[in-house]
Amino acid sequence: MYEDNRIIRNAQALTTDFIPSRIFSRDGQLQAMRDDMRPLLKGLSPRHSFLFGKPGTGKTCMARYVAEELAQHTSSVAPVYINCWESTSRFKVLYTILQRMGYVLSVHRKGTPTDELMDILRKKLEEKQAVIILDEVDQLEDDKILYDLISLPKTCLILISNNETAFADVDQRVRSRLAAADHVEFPEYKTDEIMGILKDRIEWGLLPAVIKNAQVEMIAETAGGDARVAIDILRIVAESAENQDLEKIPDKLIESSLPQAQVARKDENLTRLNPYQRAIVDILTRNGRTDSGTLFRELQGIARKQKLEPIVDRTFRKYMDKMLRYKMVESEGSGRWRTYRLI
DNA sequence: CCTCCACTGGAAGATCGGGAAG
DNA sequence: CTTCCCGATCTTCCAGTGGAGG
Repeated sequence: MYEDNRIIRNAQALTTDFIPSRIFSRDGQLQAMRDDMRPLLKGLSPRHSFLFGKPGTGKTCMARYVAEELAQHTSSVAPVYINCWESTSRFKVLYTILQRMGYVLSVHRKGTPTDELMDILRKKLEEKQAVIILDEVDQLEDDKILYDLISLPKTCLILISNNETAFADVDQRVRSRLAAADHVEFPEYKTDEIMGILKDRIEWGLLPAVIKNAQVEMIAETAGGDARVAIDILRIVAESAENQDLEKIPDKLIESSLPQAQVARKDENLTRLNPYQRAIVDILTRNGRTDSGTLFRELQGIARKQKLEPIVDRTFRKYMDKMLRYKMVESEGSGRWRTYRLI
């Protein structure tokens, strides 16, 4: 298929969505999660699990890996992956779950009440059990969905978050049930562990002998314990070497790809913003730390100049909330002395 | 001590776009 | 076609917060 490729064999293996054929340096976590899900094989209720740890520590990868593994053992279990970043509402989460379980919703896309989706899901689960992965679960805007899902029979939930205290302010009933879930911690990778992961990806994704061991080590060191960053750098390096028709990866390409990997991340974030939020980013770039009142007044000024409809102050605060959740902006202080600043 | 000020954020209502029902 | 209903988003309303300044 890629006869003329000199560097890349399988581009998919160089992405962070790729589910590898084996998991590195995570034996304890792997065993724990297999044990949690095992009851599903006998049609019993499994134990839910909660995975936490910094970005790029293998949480998502592990969850998808064990879910797929189980699905290969038995056809009665469906693996369902949901990113709560993309599906923040109760409706969207249910809609996406049903879609992933193969329920065709083309008949009524909209105008379907959420409770009805819940009923459909319950019926679906009578035929087939599910492992539902809720990634970035702290991004959910409506935690009622957690209550809905956690009380489903014969369903295994895998919840993923960057911080262990993601459920500090959810409903008491949900919290007590979550306390019983298996808390699985993912510590940061060490450089040699990152190297193990990279070498695996290289074996699948690249043609033989295009990258040197010392170069892999260089990438692993710059990644700072974040496997996601390491894989991003590897992909960008490989892609640009391929585009330049090189046969091997030169050292200087690795150095120059580092900032590129960071910019790619930032752009990804900007596309999620509306014109007002982009204007807010502009103001914060110009002003640095800014208090809420000033920020709002400047925003109204810019909106007028750009012929955008003026927005009401409450809407502005909602936008700021979102940007805080996206971790693009951080706030300091409280009440009327609160200030915002770009991260 | 009390009241004012500037901002916060929950709750309810209005509006929009789109599909379904009649 | 019109009417109705849905979720999503924005607006309106308003009680709450806590330092400033009398």
